[in-house]
Amino acid sequence: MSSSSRPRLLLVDGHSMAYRAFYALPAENFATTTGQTTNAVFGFTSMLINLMRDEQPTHMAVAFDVSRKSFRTDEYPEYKAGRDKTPDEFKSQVPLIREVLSALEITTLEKEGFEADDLIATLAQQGTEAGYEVLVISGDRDTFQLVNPHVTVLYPRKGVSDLMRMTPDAVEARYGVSPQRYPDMAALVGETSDNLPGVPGVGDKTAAKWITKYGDLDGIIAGIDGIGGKVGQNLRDHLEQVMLNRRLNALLTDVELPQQVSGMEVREWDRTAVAEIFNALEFRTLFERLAAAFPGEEAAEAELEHNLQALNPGQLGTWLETNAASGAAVDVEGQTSRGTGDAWRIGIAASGVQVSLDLTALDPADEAALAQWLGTADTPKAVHDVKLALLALRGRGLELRGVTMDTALAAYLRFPDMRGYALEDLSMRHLNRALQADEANDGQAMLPLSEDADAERSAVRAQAIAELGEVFAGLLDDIGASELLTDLELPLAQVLVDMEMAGIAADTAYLHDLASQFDARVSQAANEAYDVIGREVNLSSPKQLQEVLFEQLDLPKTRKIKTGYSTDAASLADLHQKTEHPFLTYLLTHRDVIRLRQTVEGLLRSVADDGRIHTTFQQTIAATGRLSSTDPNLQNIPVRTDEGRRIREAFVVGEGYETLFTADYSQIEMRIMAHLSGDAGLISAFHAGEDLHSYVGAQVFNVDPDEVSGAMRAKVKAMSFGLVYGLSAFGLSKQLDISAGEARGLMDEYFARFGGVRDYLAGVVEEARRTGYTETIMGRRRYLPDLNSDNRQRREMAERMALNAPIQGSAADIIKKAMCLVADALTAAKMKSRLLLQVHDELIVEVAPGEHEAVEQLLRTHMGAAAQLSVPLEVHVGAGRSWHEAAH
DNA sequence: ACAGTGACGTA
DNA sequence: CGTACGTCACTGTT
Repeated sequence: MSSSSRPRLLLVDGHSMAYRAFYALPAENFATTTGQTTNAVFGFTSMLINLMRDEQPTHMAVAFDVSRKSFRTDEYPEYKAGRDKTPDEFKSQVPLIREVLSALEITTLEKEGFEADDLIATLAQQGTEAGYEVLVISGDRDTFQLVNPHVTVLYPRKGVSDLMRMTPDAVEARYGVSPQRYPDMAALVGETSDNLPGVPGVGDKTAAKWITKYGDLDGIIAGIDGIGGKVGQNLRDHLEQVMLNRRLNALLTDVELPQQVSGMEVREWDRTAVAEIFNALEFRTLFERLAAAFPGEEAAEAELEHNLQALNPGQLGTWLETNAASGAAVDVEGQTSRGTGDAWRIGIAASGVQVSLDLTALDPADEAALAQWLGTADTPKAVHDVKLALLALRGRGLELRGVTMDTALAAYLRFPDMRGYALEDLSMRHLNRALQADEANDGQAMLPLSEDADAERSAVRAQAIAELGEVFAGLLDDIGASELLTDLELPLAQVLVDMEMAGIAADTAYLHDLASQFDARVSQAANEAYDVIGREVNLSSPKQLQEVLFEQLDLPKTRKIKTGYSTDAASLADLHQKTEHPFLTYLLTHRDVIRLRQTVEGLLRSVADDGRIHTTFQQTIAATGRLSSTDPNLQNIPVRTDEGRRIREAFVVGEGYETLFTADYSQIEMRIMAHLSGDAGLISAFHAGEDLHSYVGAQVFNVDPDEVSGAMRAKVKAMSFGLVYGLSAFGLSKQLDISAGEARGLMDEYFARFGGVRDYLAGVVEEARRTGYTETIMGRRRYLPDLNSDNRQRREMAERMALNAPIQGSAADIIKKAMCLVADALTAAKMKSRLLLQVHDELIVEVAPGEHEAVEQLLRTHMGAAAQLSVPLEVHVGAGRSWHEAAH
């Protein structure tokens, strides 16, 4: 057969196949964690991959219907009428299918007034004329008329994977007529799904018999009077319908299309784009299947290409000069913990070659060369997780300067909602390369790890960082986030390292004292609770508590949760108010005090040998751009109750320092709201410099500011806070314990006075729905695909995220910028005072003797200058020997 | 030993 | 049925 050498054109009827997939796969098994149904996308994509693998097309295109309206409905309005309404769950998947096709660089076609099959028929004809082997995939039998020696239709028998191969012989065998005559037969028999009635009593057999006898439909009509019997009469009665059917089922082969078949060649697909959408759709297996379906593409398991060079002692300086003078990627192998670290191996990739060095056994000359090279700020370097690299290398006495790319931070900026940013995962996803050879195929992996294997591994990692650095530089550039990396996150990493290393001094004696006080009160509360119920239970076990409360004591049921009824503080307080049961009093006290004890004990466990607590700041966790703090979390130290605040007295100024400062932004989120919304009322509130909630209360309740009662202030305060979180009338009513109607009224009144805020909030969601993301004042994006979810709960969740992300994220941008400015200013002024902690809108600074005034001035200046908003950024600074005192 | 859940601390 | 986190204890499973 010569056909194997002909180019192969694959034409897919997009809607019909997607619709088949939708009904073939159970929707409940195909939904993202965010609620988007993906069964049709998965089925369609899977089918596409199978087709590409099995048919090896050289060219392909997918045709879509624009709407149900076409020249056919113009001629016959009942055409395809009576079909069920397309389910929304299907509709929402069509754009996703188009995104997949776009990432795969597959041509898509559509034209107003024509059905997908007309476009396919046109291209099939053009393809045949140009010498292509044509494959049509459609669930519409009308396409059988296209079948000829060079056009085959794949028709789904069941689902989307079981395809019947309709060649001329297959059509003939199945229907008893040639493909050319198939539409004549269909016209006689009718097509229920198109709402085209046929001749009563005429099925495939009769139609085929007539066509064989008379040649074609025209022949039948010419000889119509010779057809006897009941069916003959039926034919004469329904001739007009038959002729209409024939006009409607004829596919057009002369639709004018902007695309040429020759331009539909199967292209190298965009791995990043495909990975991105598959990731968003949570398709785990399709990527590998896709990679395997394309000949010439290495499988995903392929290891990264690398060329590890062995150096003799003393050769490093020359190697660096030769290969890495203008930059390199660096993989630091080491570990960090609580403000300390160590590094034991380093891999350097430059100019396509790599070296790997054991830092524990370095030749002195090489060590000097390495230190020199690493410390040169003018030599650009890419790393993965710069904060870890800085801290680990510092443990070896090495300074790292000139970092211009961090593939973890870059990935975070581009995909802020990801769970983690491990180099292995990024390499698979964006380079389609594994960092380690598949161990199952590698007997070497069974041997003890050798020096060679260590070196190999770090070389591969360094090469991956080099290549990913290039990829992410482009990805960040695409979204205008390069500056965010270069000017904000990268400099911040160094600031965070310094803060983690510094830690904050802890008064351990005081903490021990607190722990024993809380401990005594825990026991007391527990015993009192046991006395009431006459037995000992585990008061920390929600399960046991439910048994006591709702079975033993038979108290009224609370809010329903997965595992029964809630025993949270709000529910218990509610119960307590209703029943005044003494058990609840002791239980609530126990809850409070056990929590305080736990917090104190946790802090005690984390005091380092230097008497200080060194938290770790996570820079790639919070999707809004905030930092987070772990091990221990110093961003959730109690402050709201007197009891809790006592814990803050344990955070004290360290030796050699004079005092602690806290410097916090006042009302930063509402100021950002004022700035972003441009609401004149809110802006003037901040320029007026009076108490925000009183000002807003005066506006909303139409009274003088000094007439705003405590209750009024509380209401608008809750409303203002709620706005930042995307609140609902229901949420507000619950928060304030008022009726939904009253809450609604409050919101209406609020928005009547601050219409700019209302318009801004509505606009944010609308724009995010359209663009797919929100943006902060510094251009930090958050993608919210769920804004278009069919699932109401998921969609509304995404809407609230869209409302909150620009505000919380902009606040994060601002304080991060402030931290960089403050740290720089302290260094520039050669001051000893240092940043210790960040708690979202607050910085804690340890102030060296004699620097009090200068540091306060510096904090106010630089925190205030971190962003230029249409309202001033007000900073409150407090001083004291403890964090507690400084907050006063 | 691990994952999921409930509860609760912060901005 | 208001956002963003981290930690702890309990519970049921590996």
